[in-house]
Amino acid sequence: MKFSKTLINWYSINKRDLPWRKTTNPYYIWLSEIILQQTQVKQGLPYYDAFTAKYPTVFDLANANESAVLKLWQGLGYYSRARNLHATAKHIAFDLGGKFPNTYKDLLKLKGVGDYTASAIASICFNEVTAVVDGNVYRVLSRYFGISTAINSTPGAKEFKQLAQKLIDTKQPAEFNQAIMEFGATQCKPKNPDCDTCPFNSSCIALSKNTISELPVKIKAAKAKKKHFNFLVFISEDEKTIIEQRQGKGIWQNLYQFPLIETEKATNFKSFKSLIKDHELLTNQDFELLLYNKEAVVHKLSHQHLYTHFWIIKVDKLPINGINIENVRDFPVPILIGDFIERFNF
DNA sequence: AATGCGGGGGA
DNA sequence: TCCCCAGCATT
Repeated sequence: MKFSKTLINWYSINKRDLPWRKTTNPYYIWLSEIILQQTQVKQGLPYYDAFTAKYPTVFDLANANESAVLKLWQGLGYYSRARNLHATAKHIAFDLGGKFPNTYKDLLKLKGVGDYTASAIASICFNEVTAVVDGNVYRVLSRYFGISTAINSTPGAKEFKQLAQKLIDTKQPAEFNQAIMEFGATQCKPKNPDCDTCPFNSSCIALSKNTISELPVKIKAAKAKKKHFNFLVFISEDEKTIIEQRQGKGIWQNLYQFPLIETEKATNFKSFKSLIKDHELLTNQDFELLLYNKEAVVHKLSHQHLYTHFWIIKVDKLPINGINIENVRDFPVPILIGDFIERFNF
């Protein structure tokens, strides 16, 4: 039987019941696709529910402040997705009159929408015959056809896109695209795929050659760098603290945090106390210093391992306008800070 | 072509 | 530990 027929038949029997499968409204499909970038369904699902509940239309999302959007996104990671989501909502609502682009080519112009997402929306919402290639598709095709081209290389991206485009069912592009991703997610899994019950187990090249565990081939990423973060948790007599919005390029852009001092190495109490003695936020006043966590809290990101200490600094008065400590939970913060706020319980 | 960007979960 | 996840933007 044809690859696409077998696949779509498998999908009709095995597909999960997911909320974004009950609609072809491009706003909801777009929202789900952005949330699901580099994110498992299980992790993204509650965020999809929260966003559709709070922002039922693209106009609701467009009219929100960026901080409110980031707050709802808090904990999901890759925060540029949230910033681009909000910017694109404004573009669609205010420049395009709320009308979603309806071709692969035009969708690709949107901020935060690349080849995968443009293909997903174009096929699911508008029946355009354009194949999606995500991590699932790479895995399924590399195994079934025994392809060892690195999936995270330029030749690999091109080869797999062409192959997927050749295989897609031109009469049912939406079904095909969702089927191949679902198949990769639940049957042809990264570890311990269920080959015994697989409808392709008589024709899968990797299974016949016993190379399932070697495919897909991926060029290894560089190891994460270690960094040492020291957060200054000010507490004044009138129960205020200081948080700042992160600026610039790096991690957690536009999220909030306690004032940060990054050091080359881990510091001890004594040397840190002398280090901050002349800090601008202390303005030469007396302060009481307490180290909240003796053991560093290690927060692991894809490319950085953060060794973190929270320093409690009690002062009479803040030199700038702080925020009342009971309001600290209102701001979007990285999960590292959010966990501290919960545990510390101001 | 290479790098940066989160956080959670599986083995 | 290491790998992966309905990838994208920047350099």
